[in-house]
Amino acid sequence: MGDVARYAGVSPATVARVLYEPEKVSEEKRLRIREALKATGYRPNAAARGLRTQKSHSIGLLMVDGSLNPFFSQLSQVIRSEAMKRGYTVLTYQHGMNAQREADAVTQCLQQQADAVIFAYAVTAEGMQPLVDAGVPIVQVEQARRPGTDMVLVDPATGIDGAVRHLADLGHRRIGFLGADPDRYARARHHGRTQEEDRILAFQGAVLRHCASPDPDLIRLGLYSAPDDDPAREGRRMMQELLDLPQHPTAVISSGDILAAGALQTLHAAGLDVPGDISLIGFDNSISNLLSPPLTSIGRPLEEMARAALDMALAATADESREHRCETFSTSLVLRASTGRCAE
Amino acid sequence: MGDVARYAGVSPATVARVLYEPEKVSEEKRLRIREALKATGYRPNAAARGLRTQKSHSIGLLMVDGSLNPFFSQLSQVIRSEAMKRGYTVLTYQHGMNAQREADAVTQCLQQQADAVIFAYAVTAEGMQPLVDAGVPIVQVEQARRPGTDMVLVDPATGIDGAVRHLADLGHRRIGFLGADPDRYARARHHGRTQEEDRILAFQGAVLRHCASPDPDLIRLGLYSAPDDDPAREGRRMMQELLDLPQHPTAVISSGDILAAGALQTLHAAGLDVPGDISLIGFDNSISNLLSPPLTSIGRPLEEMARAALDMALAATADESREHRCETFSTSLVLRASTGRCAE
DNA sequence: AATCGCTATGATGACGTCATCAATTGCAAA
DNA sequence: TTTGCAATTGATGACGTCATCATAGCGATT
Repeated sequence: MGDVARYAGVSPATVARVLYEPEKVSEEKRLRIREALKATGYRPNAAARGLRTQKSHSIGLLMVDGSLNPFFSQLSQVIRSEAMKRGYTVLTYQHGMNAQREADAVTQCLQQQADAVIFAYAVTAEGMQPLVDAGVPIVQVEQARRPGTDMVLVDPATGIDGAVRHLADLGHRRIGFLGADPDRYARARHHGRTQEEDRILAFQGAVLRHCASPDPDLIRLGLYSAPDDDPAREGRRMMQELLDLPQHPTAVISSGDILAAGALQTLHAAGLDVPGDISLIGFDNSISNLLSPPLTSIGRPLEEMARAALDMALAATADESREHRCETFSTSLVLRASTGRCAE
Repeated sequence: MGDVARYAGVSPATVARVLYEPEKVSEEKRLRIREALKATGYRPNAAARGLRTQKSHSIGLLMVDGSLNPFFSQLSQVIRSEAMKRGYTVLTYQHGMNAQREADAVTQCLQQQADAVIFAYAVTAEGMQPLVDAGVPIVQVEQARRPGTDMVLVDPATGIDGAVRHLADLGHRRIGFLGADPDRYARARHHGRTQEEDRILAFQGAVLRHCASPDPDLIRLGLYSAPDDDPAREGRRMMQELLDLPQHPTAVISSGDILAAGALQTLHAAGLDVPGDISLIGFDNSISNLLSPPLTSIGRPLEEMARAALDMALAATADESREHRCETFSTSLVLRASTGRCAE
């Protein structure tokens, strides 16, 4: 900036004014300085600016891990593009549900002076404490683990209800559910129910409403994705359990596309046709259109969620005393080719 | 840091010494200062440090887009974890092959004072120019678009040769290839051949060696993934073209798992069994184990590539005058369940 | 005892930016 | 002419860190 000022024959302060309050500078100098900016190829130094203004123009994004669920990879992409449009840089960290890695990431966010931090799944509520202490605004996505922060939540019930009704309309009465075990996720919950519980309850409620035959045997729980290099394993296992029942279900809703991918493998291996012999519905609408047949899936509004999270983060950055908001998005069924008339 | 110094009753300079050259401080003060560091919960301010040292301890990562290929999502994840281990922060940007977005990202990297920038596909060679001008080291991954930088390359030939030999061993003679059209990618190439050409040539060479029946009709080119919300479309289209031939191939190698996913959809829709009726091999080993049947695929060494890229970036950061390195990794066949004996 | 050299520590300033305050100018009102 | 006020510009310092130089202290050497 010193260079620019010298080039234009003014003081650095005037250059800064052209950048931030150009109307306060006489037209003559404004033009001269703008020319100087171009000529010298000036680029503001974010570190220096951050030091002076106490705003880094960057926000932290802590997420689980794309291997758990492609949904998170996609979400982080949207958040980054959206942030770029607004001139913000995103510091992305993934912790893979490891508390130590989460703590490290939080420390880095603090050191980098992130203006706000978005959690797309936190490992523990305590992990956020250093941010709270430092007064860094937090946005929780898909999670209400810690009160007193902004939140972007999702209501799985609308989509699940739509899915069950869709299947009921097709004549299905025995509908299976592959879900994540609430006991193996989000143990440290603080506030209300977890997504995992919500989904199971929503399923049970919807079955009761549309089919009237709740059967605990048809609900199988496990992990969203296996922890090793075979993510679809859990889906295969649970689907196999359903097939091994005396009367296996004629349709299955799975709580994630990765689970559904595993289920599909089991079904094909058993020589069953989808949707001819059995219907299958996924969740997240993330890899649904890569599978065969393309999966009918319950979708979350990715872009809107990302935008909402970013809006909240930036709003909180701008206005300290603003009260916390909580926005809830609904899910909806995306029809593709994996559901059909009940064969029985 | 001022707080810490006051707390310990020393000067800020001595505190800094404890952090960076503790052996130069008397044991008494060293302990006292360490205690003060903990008591005050000191966290270095990265912006201030960067301003003083001209090192931001962050590196830029510019990549295409995860939707083009999950491989890049995975690569970026590994790069980030690896960077975190070394105390570096990664600024991730995706440009989706849009030159303007790439330019914006480069500008942001410069403003954020990134110590180095890793390109996992650049849009144009010119896009890197501002970085070169500013003396920021560049690492190109999977691409040799611009000379005079570090590079992490991949040799597709080893894996493709292995794939063709594997198919030949199973009795296949008519092998199809679904690839990316060199004319639609990397038009601005500067240096040698593109990955796309390399793969096609490797395939032709391998067929010649192991099957001795090169047939241009069996090679279909297009996009890695369709540009809209149906990424598998291109794979479906190309596979359909192969099926429509008077004599369709008995095995197909596709230049990406997304292409293979599309191919699988077409094959299932046509009532063909994989691998019973036709064998299929993917590339990247990215979503292969989510498909049904799990795909035999040609894998790139993700972790090693990520580590190499990061090593180069950090080495270049540390040593200005270091000469550029270029490391080439080989690909290899990962056997799963989508290949079998030729039916004919 | 005077000198040297070493170690331990403190004081200072600069990195690039921007907010604040001070100074200058011009012009209108008194 | 004097006074007052607004518009414009410049000078200054501080953000937090760390590199550099200066100083003090102390034992060893001559």
